[in-house]
Amino acid sequence: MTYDDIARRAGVSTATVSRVLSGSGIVSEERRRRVLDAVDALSYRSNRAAKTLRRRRSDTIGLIVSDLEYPFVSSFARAVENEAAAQGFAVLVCNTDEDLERERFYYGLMIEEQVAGVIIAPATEDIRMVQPLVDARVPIVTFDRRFPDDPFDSVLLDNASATGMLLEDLLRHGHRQFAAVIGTTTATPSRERLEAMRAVLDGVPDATLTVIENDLHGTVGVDHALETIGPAVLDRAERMPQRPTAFVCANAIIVMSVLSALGRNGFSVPGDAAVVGYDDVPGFDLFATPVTVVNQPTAWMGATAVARLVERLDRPDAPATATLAPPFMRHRASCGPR
Amino acid sequence: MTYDDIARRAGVSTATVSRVLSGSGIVSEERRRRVLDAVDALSYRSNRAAKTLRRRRSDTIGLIVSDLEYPFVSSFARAVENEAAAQGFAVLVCNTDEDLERERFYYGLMIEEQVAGVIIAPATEDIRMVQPLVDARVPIVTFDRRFPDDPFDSVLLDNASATGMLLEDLLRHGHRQFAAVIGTTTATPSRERLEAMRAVLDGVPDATLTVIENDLHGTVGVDHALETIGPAVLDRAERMPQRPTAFVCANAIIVMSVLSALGRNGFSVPGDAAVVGYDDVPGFDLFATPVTVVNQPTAWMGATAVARLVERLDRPDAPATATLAPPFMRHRASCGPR
DNA sequence: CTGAAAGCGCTTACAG
DNA sequence: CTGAAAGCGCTTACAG
Repeated sequence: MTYDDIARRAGVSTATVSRVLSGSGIVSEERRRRVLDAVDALSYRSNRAAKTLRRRRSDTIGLIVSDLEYPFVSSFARAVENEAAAQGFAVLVCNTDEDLERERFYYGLMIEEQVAGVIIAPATEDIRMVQPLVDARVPIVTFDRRFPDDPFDSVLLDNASATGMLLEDLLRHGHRQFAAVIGTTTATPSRERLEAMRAVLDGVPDATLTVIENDLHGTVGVDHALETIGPAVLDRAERMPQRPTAFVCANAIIVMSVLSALGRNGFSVPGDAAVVGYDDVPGFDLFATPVTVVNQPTAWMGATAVARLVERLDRPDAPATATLAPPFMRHRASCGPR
Repeated sequence: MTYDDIARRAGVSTATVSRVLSGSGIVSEERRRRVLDAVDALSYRSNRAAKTLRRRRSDTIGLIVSDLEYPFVSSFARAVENEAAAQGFAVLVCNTDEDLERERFYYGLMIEEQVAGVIIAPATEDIRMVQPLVDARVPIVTFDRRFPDDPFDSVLLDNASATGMLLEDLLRHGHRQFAAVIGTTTATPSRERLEAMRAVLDGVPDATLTVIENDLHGTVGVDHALETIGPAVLDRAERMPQRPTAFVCANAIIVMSVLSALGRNGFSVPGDAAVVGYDDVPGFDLFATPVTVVNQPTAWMGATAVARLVERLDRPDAPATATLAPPFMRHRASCGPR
């Protein structure tokens, strides 16, 4: 079944078939009917590859994420897929595990697929990584991460507010020795949150802040992170002159890993130390110590990222937009009282 | 940059370029070199749409899931993407929310995309749903679900063993009144697990089993399920002649929803009732009552599904394989003692 | 408003 | 082992 078949049956040219089916160009009502009837009668299915080849652009968008297994990511991905489908796009998902080589590979793939655009959470803030996409004029929307000076549309958490909310809660409960437990330092959230923490704590005379990094580049999956981060964090904490009384964790997996290590070592939460984090997860309210977190509106962020991309298709040269998503607190028990 | 450019620069025909780059056909070592050099020099990128159009088959596979936000699903999806990439395929994800209309729509999309194959968890066991895919000769691998008589390659949990493990634990702890809390009844896991429960409990004289369904067709997301299932379950349980002492939940979200409702209504677990389920989730060991579950080897299942699909491409007419994944228990506190 | 025809970038018989 | 050429199924100037 091709346009030829439809054209023959409807007694029109393939150009007319194309005009009707693509909704472009003007066609007389009568011919339109005949075409549509033929399409039905033949139960025609379009050939997307042919369309893509001819239009030099597919109706697919690429979603390149660090790890689909992280709750924040899968929830975001779900929203992206949903909104993309509503807008007539299919979505290609790619998982990089924060591995720059894989990221580079996927950028190449996006070009070969001639995707309409990409939604990415780049593992580094070095913009040279995405130069191939820029050269190929592939529209880019970043989420969770951004590049210096916001050259592309971006959708990310208002990290400063989120951090402020967390620290306010912790400070109110009397905490002064903080440990920031983060993953990949080259990415935006770690940087912004650290900056925000420093800014807030600069105004608190007796406050201390220690940064505990966990380089997870190329690491495989949630389970590994769960097992290794907590022990590494405790190990670091032991060696510190002043033991931290509050662990601020960059994501839900880190929260769990730290809670678990603390528990195994006989520490109680929040008695011996508070543990709070970014990203809520189903079940945090059912923990032995329910976990206090700031959450991101992931579904809204996913839908917004697609919306920005679609707007971009219409107006390639409009100035880039930077959308900050509002965080919201989940006050639970893990932040104190001390 | 097209084959024409490469051919011109290398002083060969486009046919030769194709033979070199696709790895098919025999080409003299010298010409091969020249082609490869030209490819490098021009930093050529292939056009996948052109390949697809010509070969009538893309290097993409479709992954159609019920809800990417469910931990089992996102973990499976991650493994699929990973293995697919290793085998040279990109993956198109589609989220159906168990909505048959969306499922049908995506099947059509798969045909239009001329995907190399699909990995699906069909929402119903009615095989007529996938007839379009069959007619279009799109290879199918089902996961989590299957069709009667296993007409396609399938990868799913050994539901009978898994159920047996759960019941054995519960029976050992003295439970006799069981409630099975399930979602969509038309899908495989519910059916198989119920059958297995009945088979086991038939041999236990004083055992009773009540089935509590929660039709989530077309329901939006994890949050909604979390809020509504637990209360509905308690409501049902109240009206039963004999209150169940053990809730066997079909997935991790149902477990959480039931635990949460129980807690809000002043029931203790496992004191007043045991709550166990299928699928482990990071954090279940940190719950106020750590949750006993049978888990599925999701990463292995995802990789296996892709492997089956790739094998199928080579041998379209080989008999269908039915792969049962081995469940493994996570013995924790929520199953008893009573 | 409509159609004939070129062309998007590949692959693959076919002939040599 | 190699190349000329047809063709995959669409879209889009172009001419009318």
